[in-house]
Amino acid sequence: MKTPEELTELFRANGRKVTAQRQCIFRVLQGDMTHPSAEAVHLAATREMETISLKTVYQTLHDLAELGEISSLDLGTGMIRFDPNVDDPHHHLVCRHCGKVRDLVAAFPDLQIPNGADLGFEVGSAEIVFRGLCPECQQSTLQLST
Amino acid sequence: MKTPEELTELFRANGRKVTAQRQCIFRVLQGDMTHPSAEAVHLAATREMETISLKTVYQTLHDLAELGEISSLDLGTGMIRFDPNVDDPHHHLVCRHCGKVRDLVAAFPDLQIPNGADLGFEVGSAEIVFRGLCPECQQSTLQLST
DNA sequence: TTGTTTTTCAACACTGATTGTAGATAAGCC
DNA sequence: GGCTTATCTACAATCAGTGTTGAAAAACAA
Ligand SMILES: [Mn+2]
Ligand SMILES: [Mn+2]
Ligand SMILES: [Zn+2]
Ligand SMILES: [Zn+2]
Repeated sequence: MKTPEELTELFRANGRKVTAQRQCIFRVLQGDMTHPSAEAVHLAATREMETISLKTVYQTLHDLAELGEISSLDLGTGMIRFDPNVDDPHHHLVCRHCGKVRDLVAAFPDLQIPNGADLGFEVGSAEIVFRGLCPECQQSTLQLST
Repeated sequence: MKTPEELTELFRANGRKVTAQRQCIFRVLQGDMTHPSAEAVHLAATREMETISLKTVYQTLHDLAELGEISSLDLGTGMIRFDPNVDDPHHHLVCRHCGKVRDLVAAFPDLQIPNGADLGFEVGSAEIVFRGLCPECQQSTLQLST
């Protein structure tokens, strides 16, 4: 994702207006590595702007995704997660207990599909989702089993 | 997934009763490679038993998943998909246009996470999701661009 | 076959994330 | 300044899935 300043210009260049709400969302997303849901973005935004509406957050997130500045991920946690990291190809670690999502920056080469195994699909992308327990949730499940 | 006959025994052995509805669902799932949603299972089941309820289908699918006879997958298509193929480790091709899901039976070895990159996660599984266009949807998008 | 237990059914209300609508107000920007 | 767009509030709707109820049916053990 570009910086808030660059996004300001990008929005103007695309005929979108730059509002205080949108800039607030730009700032909130800036450097957020937690893959927040729309609700989480809204919560963080309200700390800067108490009156910002969830609707506006959804709209702006969709705008940003449309411009390719963030990506939206459905990782099976029940909510769409938004990822400002679009410049750095990576995969994801997902906690099956609390839904935490973390980047896994590692190249996994040769995800080549063997000839004929693609069943005629025109494959555009391959995502790897690693599921497990985050450090915090290892604690809580440890307590359960003792 | 076991055969309907074996599932019948398995259900009895687990103190569950074997009803006509459940056996109907066993038969419907048998050999289904389409990764059907609960709705799709229900639709197929009604062709054998017009009165079977969607509720019963959900219940039985959950029973089967609990017994490890099918797996439930959230692949971002908006509905949980059920997979009777639990004996054969594999990954999935997902059509981003129509939501079709197909097995990709190919071993992708060395999905080893580089040391330290796992951020302390206790990783239990790695799924690869290949997204693209199925043969049918390649046609329709071809027409759009001409 | 009888009696106990489970399952099913219909019908409905409810959840939770997300989208849609409306009109009024506010703000961006040329 | 004036045109355009965005935001707000508030509410309804969607959609997959879950929960509830009570009555009827079926399973199955004895
Ligand atoms: Mn990421
Ligand atoms: Mn499969
Ligand atoms: Zn966790
Ligand atoms: Zn398709």
